[in-house]
Amino acid sequence: MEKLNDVQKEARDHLKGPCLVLAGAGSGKTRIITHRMQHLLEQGVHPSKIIAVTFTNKAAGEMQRRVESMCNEKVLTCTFHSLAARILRESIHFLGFRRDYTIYDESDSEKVLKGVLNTLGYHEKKDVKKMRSAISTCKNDCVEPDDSSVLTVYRLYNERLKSYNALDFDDLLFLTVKLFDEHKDVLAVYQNRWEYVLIDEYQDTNTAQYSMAKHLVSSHNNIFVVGDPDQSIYSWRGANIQNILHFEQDYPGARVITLDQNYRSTNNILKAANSLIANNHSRYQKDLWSGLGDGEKVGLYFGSNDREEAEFVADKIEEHGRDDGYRYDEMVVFYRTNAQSRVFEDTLLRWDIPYVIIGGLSFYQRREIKDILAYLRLIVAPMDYVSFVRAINTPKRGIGNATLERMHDALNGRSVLDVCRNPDGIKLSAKQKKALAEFARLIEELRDLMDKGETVAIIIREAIERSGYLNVLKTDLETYDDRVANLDELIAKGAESENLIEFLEELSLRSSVDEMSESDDAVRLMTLHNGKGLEFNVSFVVGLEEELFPHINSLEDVEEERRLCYVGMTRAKQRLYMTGSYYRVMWGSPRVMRPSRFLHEIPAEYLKSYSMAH
DNA sequence: AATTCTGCGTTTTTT
DNA sequence: ACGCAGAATT
Repeated sequence: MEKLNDVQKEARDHLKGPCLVLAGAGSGKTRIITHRMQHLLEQGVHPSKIIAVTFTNKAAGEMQRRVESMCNEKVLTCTFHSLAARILRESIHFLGFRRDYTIYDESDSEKVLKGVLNTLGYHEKKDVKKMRSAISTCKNDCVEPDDSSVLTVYRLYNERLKSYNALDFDDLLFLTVKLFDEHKDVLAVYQNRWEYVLIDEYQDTNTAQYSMAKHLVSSHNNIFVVGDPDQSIYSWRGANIQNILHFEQDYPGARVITLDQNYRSTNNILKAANSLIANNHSRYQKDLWSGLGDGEKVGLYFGSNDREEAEFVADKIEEHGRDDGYRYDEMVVFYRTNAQSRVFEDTLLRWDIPYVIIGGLSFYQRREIKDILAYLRLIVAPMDYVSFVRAINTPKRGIGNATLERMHDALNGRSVLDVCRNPDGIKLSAKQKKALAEFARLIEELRDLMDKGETVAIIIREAIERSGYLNVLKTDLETYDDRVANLDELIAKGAESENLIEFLEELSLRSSVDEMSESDDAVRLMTLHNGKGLEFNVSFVVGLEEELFPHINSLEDVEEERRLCYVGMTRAKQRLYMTGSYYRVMWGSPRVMRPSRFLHEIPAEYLKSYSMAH
């Protein structure tokens, strides 16, 4: 698809005022955004006056590169979270926070929360999960908790984050909205900075993101959003599908453009997907069509167990590779839960089919990476208590929980490193005093390296060396080589950064999907959530069983599960298979499964049943 | 008081 | 199979 069609051109040429583009799957959504940016630049808009917001860093990077190659101009393209981080770095002091805050990821903030619950006398493990999501929901919705016990936890949790000079992911959005709400003069700076705001995946914005956008454009109303309500799949993370459905009311006079020509899939696939999504009630009626012919019917297979299901998939992968010349990286397996990946890994391994798992445990979430990052963070963020706890105990330095608690009580607004150097009034053995002093010394030495202008790679290497971290890894010889290799990779990544602060900031906003290795010719395995925005010649949606997909924990919102299935199906260009199994081991015990209701919602005329040839 | 050992529950999706 | 919390051990 090289030339834009008439509807796409209308979207591209939109100049001022609000515009909503309802872009069905495969209708050229990304192209619309990049082409509109090009068009704005051609109209004489200065590149610094445009900002584009996407859902992942990867999408942002691709879009920025595309515009750069088309126009030779760099336009700021980022995620909501990195935009918020950028704004807060400049202006968070208006809210009484320090500008050199660190960003806590989910596991960091969970540790803070655990400490809070401990202090408040909660001991149930499920409380942590419930509280975390309650707090997260509040921040995403920009409201205070209405439940008084949640409110108590919420307040102490925020207090602690502040004393550690840290923000959690949700704070980035929440505090930006707060800043805009309370400081109109600051808001005006950003309204003037960006005169044209473009937002991708608008159907997945939460209330905080919605408000951020609303504030940013309220002086000029040049907001251009692209999205597809049928692909809204993040309500569990606070996304509010009403944001896109109510766009016309929110922005009176908005132009609405619907793109329903699909340039990706053949019609059997599209019609099957259309039939499925038609079962959702609250939606804009929209039927995708394409000029790519009927194509093959959607393959349907049920194995007697999950191993058989995986072997069917492996067999089809091999067949398409051999007979149709598809490369492995043009094929994908989508599952609902990460736990399902194992059977496919095992099977593909035995069949000698190269595969790569996208998402799952991120490189940056690996233990050895987080351990070393804790040391690095302390160099630039001496208040970072969570990193301190992590680093002080790897390797073991004889500082246990009881001592840590006493140190925490003695913080009183001091940095934790300050307490290490000056632990007066804390009950400590001579050995512990020495250990803490040496630890503080170590961090100072590393900071000296930074101040002397040593490269990030050297600082990382020295941190590993001087902390004696390799001894920690030597306790598990099975994994030693892998973990050292990961550390080497970290050093290599460090070599790409100018300075340590920048390096750490970039890492804290990076997710696992962002590290997708493009080059390998390998079958992709990923969750359906990770598939958004991608396309493949051959696509398998697996595990189509009641209580797995739709998932048993999501039965109160089956429509979102259906949208998720729709997303998976519409990734396929040429061939789509939907599979399941009558029997699988779930949560440790064997279970008999029934085919998913979603399969019954697709008319038989678009389907072709397979049985395993033995 | 710190470290090591043991047994249990676990798994929905993630910026 | 993995991480985590509580028990046992030093």
